[in-house]
Amino acid sequence: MTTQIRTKNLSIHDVAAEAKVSIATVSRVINGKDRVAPSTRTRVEEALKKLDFRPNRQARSLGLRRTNTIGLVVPDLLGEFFSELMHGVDTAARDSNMNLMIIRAVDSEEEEAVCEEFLGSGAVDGLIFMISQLDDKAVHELARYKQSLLVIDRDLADLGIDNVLVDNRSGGYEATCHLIEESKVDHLLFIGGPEKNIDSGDRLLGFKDAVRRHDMKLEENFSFFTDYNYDNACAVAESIVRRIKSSKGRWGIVAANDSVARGVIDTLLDHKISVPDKVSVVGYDDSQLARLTRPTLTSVRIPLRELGRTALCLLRDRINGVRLEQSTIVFKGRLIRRGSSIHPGTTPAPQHES
Amino acid sequence: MTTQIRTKNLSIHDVAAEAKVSIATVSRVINGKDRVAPSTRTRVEEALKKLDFRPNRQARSLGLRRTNTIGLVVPDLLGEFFSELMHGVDTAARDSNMNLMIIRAVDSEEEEAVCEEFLGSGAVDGLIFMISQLDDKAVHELARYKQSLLVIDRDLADLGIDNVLVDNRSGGYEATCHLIEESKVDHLLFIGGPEKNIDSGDRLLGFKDAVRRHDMKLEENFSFFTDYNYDNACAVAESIVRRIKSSKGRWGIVAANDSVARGVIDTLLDHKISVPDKVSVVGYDDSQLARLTRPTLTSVRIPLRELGRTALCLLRDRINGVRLEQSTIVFKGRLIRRGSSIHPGTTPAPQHES
DNA sequence: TTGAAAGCGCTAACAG
DNA sequence: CTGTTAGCGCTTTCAA
Repeated sequence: MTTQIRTKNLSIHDVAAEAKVSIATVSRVINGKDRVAPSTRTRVEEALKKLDFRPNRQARSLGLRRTNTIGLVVPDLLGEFFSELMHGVDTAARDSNMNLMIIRAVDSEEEEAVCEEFLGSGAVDGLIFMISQLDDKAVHELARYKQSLLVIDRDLADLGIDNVLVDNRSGGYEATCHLIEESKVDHLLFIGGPEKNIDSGDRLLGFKDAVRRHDMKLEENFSFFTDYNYDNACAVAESIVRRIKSSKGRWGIVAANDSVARGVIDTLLDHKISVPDKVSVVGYDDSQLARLTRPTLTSVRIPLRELGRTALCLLRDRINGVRLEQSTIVFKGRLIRRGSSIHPGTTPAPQHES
Repeated sequence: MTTQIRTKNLSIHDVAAEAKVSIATVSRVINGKDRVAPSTRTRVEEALKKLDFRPNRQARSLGLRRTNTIGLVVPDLLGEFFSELMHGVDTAARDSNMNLMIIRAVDSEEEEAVCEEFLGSGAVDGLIFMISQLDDKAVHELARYKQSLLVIDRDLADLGIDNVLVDNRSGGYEATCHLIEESKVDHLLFIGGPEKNIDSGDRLLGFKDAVRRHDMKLEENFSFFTDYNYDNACAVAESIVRRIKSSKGRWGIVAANDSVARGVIDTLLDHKISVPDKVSVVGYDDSQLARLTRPTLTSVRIPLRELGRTALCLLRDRINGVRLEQSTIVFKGRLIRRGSSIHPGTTPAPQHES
């Protein structure tokens, strides 16, 4: 690895020489804060322009103890979910003139290391964790960085860490109420994500809230777990086809996310079970899949971009000392009604069950 | 904006004091390059551990004139396309111990500014442009940064700038040949992206190559432009429904990307035109949409992650002076056969045209 | 093998 | 209003 020889860079000294002032003055006009006589200012500005000077970031950061960049810690770069979230964060960062660093960390250990490394070395001013897998021990370890940390989708208020949350319980509740009240289903099923996934668990709570609220009773064997993915969902759906076919009345299924919903729907359709007539399905996340497939998918939309924006703004303010105490903001999902469930806008399709 | 008071950070001096050596020695053991007596080394290492010391990045960068981070310039963070590409770049970056900065730039002007700002200020060691909209003027302007620039999907070899390309022409050719040879279509249509889009244009060239090669002749009005999106594609498809319905024989459609293909297919199905029997459709990009919708979509897969990896490695080597001359790597797409086109694996479905 | 000291390029007191 | 100067924290000659 040869070290590169950079073309000799300009420094503030060159500008100072050109404008016949001291470097302090140059610094002043660059930063625009201190007062400089109009005439000298002009001279410096001309020199700046003439030399096409651009102050060195590292040097500035070193002096200011501030990098103006924040790190985005994600377990994965793939998927609409992160794209949307990142987009939101990026938009806000751009508005605030901050830079974003992407940092992938796949487990608690890596996340902790990232924290130490990036915050400890002053590489970034703050870190946003999207969906953190941090275990409890690590979390406590990191509480000392609380002034420069923000965690999305995990409540760490106790530790004084800022967070931006999603109300999954109310989302699950909404989805289920919709199936009961509008789709008028008689039976309800919940096909969740991994068994221990908190998001999925909260949605299930909401599901149960709704069932209870409407004085329905839970089916036997009403909930299933998946890996949040299509194929897995198809398998689960396969296992309930017979139950549905041999039943009377309508069914409603609340799915962990849109891929799962899709898998369920495709499987049902393969078995000539009509969606939404025999079975109404609600997905979660309102992803592209929900809009671009047939039947279009009723889904709970999480305002991910807003979440991202908010996360950045919150962190920025905390870092800047604009706000000193911990703060938590909770976002609610919104149900987007589409073709996979019966509702006031659905044209009831002919039942073509065999 | 209050300036934050950081808890006083450790510096190399503290470690030096602790280990009773000079800061130079500490620096040496941290970097592991120079030789240090085993006993002192141990002492320093202990001090390092005891204090849990982490060298300041800005200071190091300032001295080394090297940040170890590279910037990823994208027009947009949304969409599978960029996710996949970024994922590839990130994987390679991680393997090379480099950090990634996300930089959004929406047009030529912004891209140019980014270049000046990030490269000029030494904020990053290099920049990867993904799909650059740089106009010719800007491109020439930036040629002076060629040692630290890599552009994906745009041939800038003339200027000495590294690039990683996708062979869209061969992709279009493959897709079209597939329709002709395997799906045995009689008529061919090309539904491209925006009229001036080069990728789309190249695919069209490949399309024509294939038509010529098979001694077919181009239909009248065989090519259409879209905005690369679903709704737009639906509109275009609407406009050709009648032509298809009133025709004899099979049709083959090469679409600009999967969303377009999807729009076309859904529209055709709405009009009870069978896909793939009456019309075989091939998409482009092999996105999630292609796999998770019915009929599944035959599509040209671009090895985006590989592209990303390669881009980073190339740039890294150029920056490190491992390689001095310009270099270009071209990737080819691969056709993934699925349900939207007839091929050896398709079970011919019953024709249910009205 | 180790240390002293001179930067790297910029900011910010402190004087004037 | 402007200049001098002392850092910021690390790397790297150059001597010892």
